[in-house]
Amino acid sequence: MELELNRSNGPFSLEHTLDCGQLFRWQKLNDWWYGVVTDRVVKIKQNNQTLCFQCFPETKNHGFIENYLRLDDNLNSVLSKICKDSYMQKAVDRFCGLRLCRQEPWECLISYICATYKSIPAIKKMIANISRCFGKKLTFDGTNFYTFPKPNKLAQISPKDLRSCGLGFRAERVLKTAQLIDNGELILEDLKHLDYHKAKRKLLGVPGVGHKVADCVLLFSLEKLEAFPIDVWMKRAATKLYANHFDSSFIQRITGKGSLTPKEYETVSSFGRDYFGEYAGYAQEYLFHYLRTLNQL
DNA sequence: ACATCCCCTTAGCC
DNA sequence: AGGCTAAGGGGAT
Repeated sequence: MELELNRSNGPFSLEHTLDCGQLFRWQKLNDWWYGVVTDRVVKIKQNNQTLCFQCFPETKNHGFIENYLRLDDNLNSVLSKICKDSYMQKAVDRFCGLRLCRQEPWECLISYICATYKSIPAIKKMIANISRCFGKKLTFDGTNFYTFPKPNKLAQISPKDLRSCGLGFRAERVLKTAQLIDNGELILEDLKHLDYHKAKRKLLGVPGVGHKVADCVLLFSLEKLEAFPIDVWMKRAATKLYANHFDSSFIQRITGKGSLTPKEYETVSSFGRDYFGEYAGYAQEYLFHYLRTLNQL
């Protein structure tokens, strides 16, 4: 299937979008990107303004790809709002066309609980292990792919079996969260209809979810584009690039030490929201990817 | 080879 | 309340 990109919605780069660290399920084989999105394998390639893709099993939902890749966002408008300084400008120039994706909330939540204190390659491995062990196999183009298991499936697994996927102490948190979602105690879709702060408050009650994980889930799967997740890279951005936006005593206090207290986290994160505006989450992702691949700072 | 540090942090204890 | 620390293990240097 072919899809012509709508130029008036601004640039799009499949490579930067799939490889910027927001997603853990994509791999490049030969010339194509393969990923599992909810219940299907997606094979996709970009030729300038054309996206060639195939889904397995096929879907009748013609908007599936546009929706997942947020092709409906007017990226020119987003970029014009977040380009506040030369750092952002560099990041945007370097990774022009990077877009956020609309992830499936359940998989997104579990993925970022697993992401706690882990590197991206390790996170990918954990998610792949969970899917291979407990998901549904889909064979496509001679390769085996696995869907991410549903809450009712994950909720029944023993902590020991989850740990064997390389989750370590995250296993119990994932398990409790799966049970809570399976019970219907929390309905992730409902959070889309709450404002950012109320939705975040609810997520903070979920095992394994602190401020950082909550902001990632809100940004990547619950339509809260003002969410501004603060990880080690964004902390570095705050202390090295944006120090003049904070008290020097604050910068001194958070420089060098490991994790931020909830209050410190909120100080840095709300700076991002205020400074970059309603699309702060886009700014975060550009900066994050830029700094992470810069290999310095 | 080998050590050391880092990793898209959270929870529990004081 | 806020500061300290433990918690898998792999990947990078």
